[in-house]
Amino acid sequence: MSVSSPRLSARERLLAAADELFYAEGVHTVGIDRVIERAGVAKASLYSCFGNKDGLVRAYLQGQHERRRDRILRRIEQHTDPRDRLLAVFDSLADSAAKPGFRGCAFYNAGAESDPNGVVREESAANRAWTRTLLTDLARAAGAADPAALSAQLVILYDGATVGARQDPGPAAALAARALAAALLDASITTTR
Amino acid sequence: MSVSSPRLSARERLLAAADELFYAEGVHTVGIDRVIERAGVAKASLYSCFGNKDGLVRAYLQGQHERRRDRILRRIEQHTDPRDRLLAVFDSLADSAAKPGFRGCAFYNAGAESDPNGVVREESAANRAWTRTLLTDLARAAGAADPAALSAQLVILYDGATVGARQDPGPAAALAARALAAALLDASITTTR
DNA sequence: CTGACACTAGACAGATCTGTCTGTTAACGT
DNA sequence: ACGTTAACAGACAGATCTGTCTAGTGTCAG
Repeated sequence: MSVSSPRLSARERLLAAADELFYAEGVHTVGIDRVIERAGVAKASLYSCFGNKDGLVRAYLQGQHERRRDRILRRIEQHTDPRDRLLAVFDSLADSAAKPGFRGCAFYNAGAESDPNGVVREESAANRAWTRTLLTDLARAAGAADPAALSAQLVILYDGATVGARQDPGPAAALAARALAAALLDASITTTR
Repeated sequence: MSVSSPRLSARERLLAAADELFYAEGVHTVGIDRVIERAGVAKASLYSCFGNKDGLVRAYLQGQHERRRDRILRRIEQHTDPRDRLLAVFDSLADSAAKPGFRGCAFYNAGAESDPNGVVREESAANRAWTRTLLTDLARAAGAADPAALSAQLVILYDGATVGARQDPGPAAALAARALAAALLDASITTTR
């Protein structure tokens, strides 16, 4: 049963299928056979495109990172006020958490299975570093007294909200984290005056 | 190769082995054979004691909950001041995060693999509910204006610190969360005056 | 037309995992 | 002394998973 229009390449169909299955059920739980069946693709094509399962997992995580980045940046660009731009990161999380299929952070989830594996750790670190840098930049732009320190706090809130939304579905935790982030930012600005 | 003194029962040795292996490498990744080898126990004994692997996983999670509870309560009881007692929850997390084998929340990690499974979700929910209740009680005792609301915020900080310590090892995130928790508590108290 | 290329279908090998079953040994209570 | 109980060792069945391989199909450029 094909998951999408047959006009897409095998690689794209595989990636789409892997994305749904890996995120919903876990990289370790979902076998190659499930992926190729969902993609409507031959097994040889998978190994031709990605080498092995690790290659598919890496591509899946890279795709997750890319789409997450676009989602967040698009949300940020809806605002000009630096304070709103920072809080947009939490708005984006609230959006995601409100969707029915939300299952938390793809990178953390993938890392919780197996590993000392290299692939997951690498992609996960890249995604995490990007988030931290983004929040630091936004904090600086918003006039925070110590952008790095505020960013470290915001990461805690962001991670906590992600876990909260995973365990107790819905955007409540993300919105609470957003409110806390706003308070922290305001405190960080007024402190420096 | 036996993991512990041969004076322990097969059940205890199995539980000790499962605890180490499941927490370090994941419930799904670690097979029955690894557990019984580490425990120095026959396979039949495992199935006689726990029924199946799910039974062992459940017992592992119950043990994790029990020891986590004791650890936290012992840390709380070192203080009489209600504010210190609340913050002791974060101190306990910082202690755990500082230890080398720390791999985050056993329940979240177990839930990230596989599942729609019932066992993990049940134990995880129980552990989570206990934490939330504890924090609410401590918040009330510390004189918080809205203990439930403060507790919801503290849970976000606690979850965030747990994830942070998992991804970037060390007690830094837990200590930062502790400081934020202190600020939130103080604000919640002064607000009500 | 032809050859390169991307893809398909599916058998297969080899490993691994859960769970069962047989048969044996040792301790302990009655 | 004897039966129960807990534990052992390890073979085995059956499922599943990764990865390889063979062989065939369709498409498109030159």
